[in-house]
Amino acid sequence: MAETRVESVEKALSILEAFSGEQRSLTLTEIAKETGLYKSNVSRLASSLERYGYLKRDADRRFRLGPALWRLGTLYRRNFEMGDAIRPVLRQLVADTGETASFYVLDQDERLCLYRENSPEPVRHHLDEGARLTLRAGAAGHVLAAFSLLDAGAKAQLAADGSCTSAGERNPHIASAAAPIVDAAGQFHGALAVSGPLERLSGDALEMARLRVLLAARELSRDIL
Amino acid sequence: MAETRVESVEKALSILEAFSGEQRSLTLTEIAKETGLYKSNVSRLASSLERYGYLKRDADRRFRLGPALWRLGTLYRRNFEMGDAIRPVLRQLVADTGETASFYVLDQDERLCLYRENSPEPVRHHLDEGARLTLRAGAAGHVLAAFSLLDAGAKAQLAADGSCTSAGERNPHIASAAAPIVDAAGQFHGALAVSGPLERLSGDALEMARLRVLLAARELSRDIL
DNA sequence: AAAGTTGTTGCGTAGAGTGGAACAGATGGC
DNA sequence: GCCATCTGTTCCACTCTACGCAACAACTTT
Repeated sequence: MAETRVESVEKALSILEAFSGEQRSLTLTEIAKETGLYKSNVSRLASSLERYGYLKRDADRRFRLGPALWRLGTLYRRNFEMGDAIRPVLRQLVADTGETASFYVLDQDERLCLYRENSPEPVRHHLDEGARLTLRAGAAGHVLAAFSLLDAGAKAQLAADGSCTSAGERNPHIASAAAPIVDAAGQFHGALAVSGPLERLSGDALEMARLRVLLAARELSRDIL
Repeated sequence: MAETRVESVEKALSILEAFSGEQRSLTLTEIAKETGLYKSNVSRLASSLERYGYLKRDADRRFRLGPALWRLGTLYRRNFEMGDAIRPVLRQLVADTGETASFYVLDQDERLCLYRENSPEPVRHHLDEGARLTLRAGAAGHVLAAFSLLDAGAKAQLAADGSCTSAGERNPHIASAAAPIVDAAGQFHGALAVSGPLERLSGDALEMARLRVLLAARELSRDIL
């Protein structure tokens, strides 16, 4: 594995990461505090980021994320071209289970919700596309962990069932079932998941959801070559 | 204006820009050729980008854009929080005019389609959210140009009409009308536009579209404080 | 095998990037 | 009004990083 790193680049990227928090706009000093860099340094790095549209500066001189990120973000998603294949599957899962269905990919050491179709139920598990969650809890987390880290436990469960379930792990009121998408070439793409309130999704209901997710994932895995 | 730049950062960002072209996956040498950097340099910069999830590497060692871009891209869009305000307006414009309505923002020296609602007509102007177009043509292009560059012509037209129209400029079969969104503080946010096939959108129809866009933009401008 | 690819690594040096302080605008309190 | 305290930018000297290049390694093609 490459151990090479370019420090100034990584510092610049860590500036962008500073916007992952609650704050959607930051002053220069706030960024400096957040990243541990010197103000002067942040100022220089940020102006390079700004030049390329990765940051933009408000009228009140506060920094915000820039439009280039969204432009490249849509390019990233288009790369997959899987949206067209995945959306219908998610919708079908919602129709079959009555719960929310989503598709997660690995992003660093966390998981990123790429696509999501919400349950029609008034009480449902709600989450936005683009949200980032831990790999350490939740069915989809376990599936992704099995492929990213050397998580022996998750691997074992996947080998046995081909899928994972969780109940009240990440959030005490939510249960979920998830299965991996692996193409014919053996390349891992992400995890399909169904999630909903624990009260509806437990016992047989959860097991049924697991089977439905597993089935959908298998079919999807075959379709995408 | 800040003239400071951090070269290695800008080189790294130019690597990401290399994916703006047709290719959605590039080899290291292709990136090197595209950016004019040395292979060894690209290798080091790219591994830093990869470490942060801005690039990812396929099984066949080709580079692709990474999920971090999409994650931050959605954050960027959420920053606006304008989606909630803009989408209904776009839908209303589609209902009123029967044509496609969209919202553009500035991205460097081009315009970026942030939101779009498509016309229900079978023949319509189609374009994806995230697409990037020139500022040099099209009604929305003129509006944005008036605010970004010192485009005297566009500024004059905006001052006179408060809006712009175009017919067959960027694409010979498309006409459009656009107006700026400027908040109470005088901050410019982007351009609202309606566009459709020239055959439907000309003469009185285009003028009516212009008025509708202008009205919608004024209301929206007021709403967003 | 040889002659191309490809991407990675080692190395010495030029010079870019950095820390720190000093400066310059804003803002605000009294 | 004035001083105190924020903000962000600029300057400068030094250090150490990032870079160009070459050599290398791992695969394909001929």
